[in-house]
Amino acid sequence: MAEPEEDRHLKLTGEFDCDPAPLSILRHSTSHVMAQAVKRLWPDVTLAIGPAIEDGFYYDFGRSQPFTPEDLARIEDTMRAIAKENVRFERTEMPRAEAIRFFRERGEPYKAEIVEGITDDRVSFYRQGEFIDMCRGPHVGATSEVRHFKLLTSSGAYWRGDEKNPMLQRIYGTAWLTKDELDKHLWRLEEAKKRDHRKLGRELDLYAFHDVSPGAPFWLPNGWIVVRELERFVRESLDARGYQEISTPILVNKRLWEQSGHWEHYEDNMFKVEVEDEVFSLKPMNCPESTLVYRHATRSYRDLPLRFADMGRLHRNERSGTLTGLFRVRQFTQDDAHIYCRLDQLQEEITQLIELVRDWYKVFGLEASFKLSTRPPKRLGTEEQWDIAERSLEEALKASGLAFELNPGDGAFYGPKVDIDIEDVLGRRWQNATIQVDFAQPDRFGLEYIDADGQPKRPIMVHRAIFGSFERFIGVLVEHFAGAFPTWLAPVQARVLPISVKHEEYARQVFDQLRGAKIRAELDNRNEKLGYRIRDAQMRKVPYMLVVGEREREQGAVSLRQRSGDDLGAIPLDRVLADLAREIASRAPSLTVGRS
RNA sequence: GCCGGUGUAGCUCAGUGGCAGAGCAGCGGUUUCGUAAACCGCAGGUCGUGGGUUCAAGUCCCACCGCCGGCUCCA
Repeated sequence: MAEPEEDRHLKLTGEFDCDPAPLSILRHSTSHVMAQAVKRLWPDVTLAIGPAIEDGFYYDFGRSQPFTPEDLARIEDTMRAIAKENVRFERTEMPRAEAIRFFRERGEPYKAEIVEGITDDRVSFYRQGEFIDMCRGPHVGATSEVRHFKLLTSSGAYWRGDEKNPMLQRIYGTAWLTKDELDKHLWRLEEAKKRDHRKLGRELDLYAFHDVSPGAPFWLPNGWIVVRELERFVRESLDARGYQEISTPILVNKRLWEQSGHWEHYEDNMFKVEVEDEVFSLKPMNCPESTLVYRHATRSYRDLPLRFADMGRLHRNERSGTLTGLFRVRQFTQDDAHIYCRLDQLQEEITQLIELVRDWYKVFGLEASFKLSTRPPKRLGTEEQWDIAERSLEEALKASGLAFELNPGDGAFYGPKVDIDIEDVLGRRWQNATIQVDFAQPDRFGLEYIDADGQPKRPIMVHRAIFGSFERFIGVLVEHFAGAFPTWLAPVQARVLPISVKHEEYARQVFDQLRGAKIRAELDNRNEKLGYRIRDAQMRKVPYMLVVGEREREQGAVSLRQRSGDDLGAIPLDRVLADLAREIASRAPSLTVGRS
């Protein structure tokens, strides 16, 4: 994986400032054209950096006023004018000292600071028309190649990403090689907006937020069904795989957090409660308490691996500005588990976990990709432990036949980890799952098992969460499915729609049979036209509408309509019931009733 | 937490210093209907909260809170 372009621009590492691929080059050049436009419109604005990023580019400017949407429109117009001028990108060089003087004289403190931070003798520049910027390229040939772009948003951003530094004004844009790709990307952004889980959560009555508890969802009946179904899925799956579920207290004395090291490393993120002159905290993680369960009995090497699942409700005091719907909350429930094993069992456990991750995500049509993060400079544990743990993770990944990225030095201080990204139907990536090897907690809590030789040994602890948190995962699912959950997850699985009051009795029979078959059904006998009730069920994303009138009553059938709009016609009720039960029990990803 | 924006009915939004509005949803009635919105009526508001300016504040000013877009951080 190439290093981030921010770093290339700031530290001048690597050969070029951007990945020398056509799209990155184009985006990088587009950011220069944008900077040129900004300089034309506001000559006093200073320049920071302008890298290409995933899907586009940005440029950071030193300016006290933020850019308004009207400013963005003006900048875009000026950029199109510059493209029309079709001036060439030309590379020049300057000795380092001269470059520093150059930027000082031009009143470009950020650029001067970057040059001061490097050791190279010479610095390269790119010029297009009247605009010149320190840059190692590469760039497109001329400004006319900058065509399919759009400026998106402006916002504040810290210089060098450090909150102690001054706030710059950043403008984000997107750029593509063809108009088609640009249009497709803009459509994706629109589509993402439509699928926003905060909007859909409100419209589908899944969950609500109130300012009395920022960052903590109120689960409404519909949303809580989704949570329950996911929990049921987790329990069924783990019960069959040798896990034991435990549940541990939420309010825990500070002593435990001092022992685990959280008080030292994580105190700012913990909610504290004073109880009779003692300090307690709402748990931000489950692991320390899990070790107490481990220590409840003397463990034998024969007991290992021990797998304790703990779907604990956690609280973390996240900074107010970071809260975002279900994606970033202060209270959440992890599908957490801790596995205690011997070193020689580690690889097999990791292999099983990777398989579990893939199995689970497959059910939702989510593609998982894996990243291995290895030992950081500051770390606990012996080199031998790290060697074995890293090798176990790597071997397990390889044995699973997976392509994975390497993040050298990005592991936790207590052990290496595998982070798992999932990609949704719009190609967006989310990080939910994590598998972490931990040497520290077993030490801190003095965990032991009695080995075959009768001697006490220290087990390894593996932390893992697959959905991550139910909150974030449901947020992802809502956007992934655009609110149209597979039937097994759908809050309402079927709605019975009598054509008029005359058919209400039969409709009620159908409804009762659905209920009897444990299908989440509703009877919509409201005094509204059929078309109205169809529309309503459709907007609520109810998978199946069972329309019943005279014809259906006579045949003991229902007319089946899917939320996609497909009308499957009259189908015997028995068959619908059987198909529905099968679809739900198998957690089928798509609608199958009446199609077999 | 920081920068900027924003907050009016359950939802979406109009209201630029002078009587708080619309559509949808809700409720009541009429209608009994064959696959994406029948019709009539009713009700619904501490205009985020607290202060200030003014004869008069949803509207102007200040503070706080929430939310939104980013930054930083993260499951």
